[in-house]
Amino acid sequence: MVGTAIRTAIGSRRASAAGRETRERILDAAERLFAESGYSNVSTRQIADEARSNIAAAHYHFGSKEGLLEAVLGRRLDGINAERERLLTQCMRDAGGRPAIQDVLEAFIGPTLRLSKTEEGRRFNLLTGRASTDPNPEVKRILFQVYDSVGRCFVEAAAAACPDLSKAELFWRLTCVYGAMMYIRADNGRLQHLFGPGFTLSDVDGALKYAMPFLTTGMQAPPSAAAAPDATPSRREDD
Amino acid sequence: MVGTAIRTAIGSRRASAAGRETRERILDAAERLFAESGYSNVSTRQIADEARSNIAAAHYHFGSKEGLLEAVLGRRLDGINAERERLLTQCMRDAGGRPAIQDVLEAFIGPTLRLSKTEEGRRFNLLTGRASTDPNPEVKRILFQVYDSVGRCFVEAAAAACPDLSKAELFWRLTCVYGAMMYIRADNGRLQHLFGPGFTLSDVDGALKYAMPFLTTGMQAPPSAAAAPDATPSRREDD
DNA sequence: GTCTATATGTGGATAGAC
DNA sequence: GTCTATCCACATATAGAC
Repeated sequence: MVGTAIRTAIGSRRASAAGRETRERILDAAERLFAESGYSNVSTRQIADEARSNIAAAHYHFGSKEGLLEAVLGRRLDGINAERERLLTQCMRDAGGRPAIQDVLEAFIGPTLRLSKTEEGRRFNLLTGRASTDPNPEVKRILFQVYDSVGRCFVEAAAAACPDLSKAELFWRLTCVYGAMMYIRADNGRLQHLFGPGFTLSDVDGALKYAMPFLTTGMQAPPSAAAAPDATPSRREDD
Repeated sequence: MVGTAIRTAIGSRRASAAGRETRERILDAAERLFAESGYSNVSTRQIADEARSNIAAAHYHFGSKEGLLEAVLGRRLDGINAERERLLTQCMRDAGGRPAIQDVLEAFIGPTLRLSKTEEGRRFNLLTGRASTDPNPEVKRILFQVYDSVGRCFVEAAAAACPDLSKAELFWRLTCVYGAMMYIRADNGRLQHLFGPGFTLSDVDGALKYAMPFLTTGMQAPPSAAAAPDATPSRREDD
C-alpha cells in the first residue's frame, strides 16, 4: 500500500555516531523479534521498545516496516550470498564446467548452515527459514529479490553437475534440497518433539555429517526414466 | 491469551440445516483465506465476509479464531492422518516388522501429495505447508496436536526400515524428508521462479515420479560413519 | 536525530435485538 | 442461529517540539 515510503531518509543518512548506534540497535532488535515471532506478528512498537528507542526513529531510519525487513536481511545476506556465489563459480571453474554435486551443495548450503554456529547466526537462519514460506507479499518480494542471483548460480551449477537429469527431474530434486535446507533453518521443532531431548537442528556438525550426504546421495540417484520398473535397464544417452 | 473460549457453543451444536450450511461456508472461507494469506494475516472479518456471514456467527460456531483454525485442520486431517497411520501399520505388518523404506515414505507422504490433485486439496496443502513454519504459538500448538500420532508412527516405521542407522542419523534424514515434503506443500514459488514457466509443484505425478525416488535414495545412503573419508571401507556390524 | 503525542485504521471478541 | 452495533486493544505512520 505505502510502497513509496520515504527512502530519502536512508539515502541522506550521514555518519553520526549516535545515529548509527540507534540504527544498529533497531536492526538487532528487529532481527531478534522477526526471527522469534515472524515478520507479521511483530509490531514496530515492540521493535522500538526492544531497541530502547521509539517508533519514529525506526521510521526515520528505514522508512517503513518493509524497509526495516529489507535492511535486516541485507545486512547479513549481502555478504553470505556473495560468498556462496563465489564458491559456486569457483567450483564450476575448478572442475572445468563439470563440478561434483557434493561440491555444489556444499558451496550453496554450507555457508548458511555454518551460520548456526553462533547464536545470532542461528537466529538469523530461523528468520530466513520462516520467511521462506511466508505468504505476505512484502516478504515474498524481498526474498525473491535478495536470493535471486545466488539461486540462479546454484541451479546452473547443479545442472552442470547432473547433466543426465532432465530439467523436470532437476526441478524436483532441487526442490527437495531447498526444502531440506529451509526446514533445517526454520527449525520448527517437530522432529525434536518426536525424537525427544538430545536432538537439535542447531547442531552444525550433525547437519554437515548427516544431512549433506543424504542430499548428495539423493542428487546422485539414477534418472527416474531409466529407473522406472521393468523399463530398459542399461541404455542411456550421455555420460 | 483467551484459550478458555466458549467451547460449549461447539458441543451444544445440534442438527440444524441452516446452521450447518453457515458453519461449512465459514470453514470453506477460512480454509481458503488461511491458505492464501496465512493464519495471522487473515481477520475473522474477512472470513465472515467471504462466507457471506458475519463475525458473530464465526465466534458462535468456533469460539475463537484459534478454534476456527482447529476445525479447519481437523475437518480434513482426521481422515487423511488416519489413513496414513493405517498404511504405515499395514506395511509394517506385511513386512514382518522390517518394511522397505520406499513403502514407508509412500505411506506417509503419498496421501498428502495426492491431495493436490484437486484444487481444494492443493489449497489445503498450501495451508498446512505454510503453517508448518508458522511461529505463532497457537498455530504450533494445534499442529503438534494434530500431527503427533501419525508422526510417531512414521518415525517408528522409518526406524524399522533403516535398522543400521543411528538415531542421530535417522533424525537428520527424516528432517530432510519432512523438509522436502513440507516445501512441496508450501509451494513458495522459488524454484518455479528460477526454472521458468512450465514447472509447478502442483504436478502430483511429477512429485511421485521424481521427488519420492530422491528421498528413497537418500534414505538408503550408507550410514555416514562408514562413509567417512578414508575410513574403514567395508566392515559394518549389522544387516 | 530523537522524542512525545496523535491521526487513522483494523484486529478479536461480545452484548443484545430478533 | 444470525445479525448490527460496539468495546477496547493495538497496528502503521506522521507531525512537530526539542
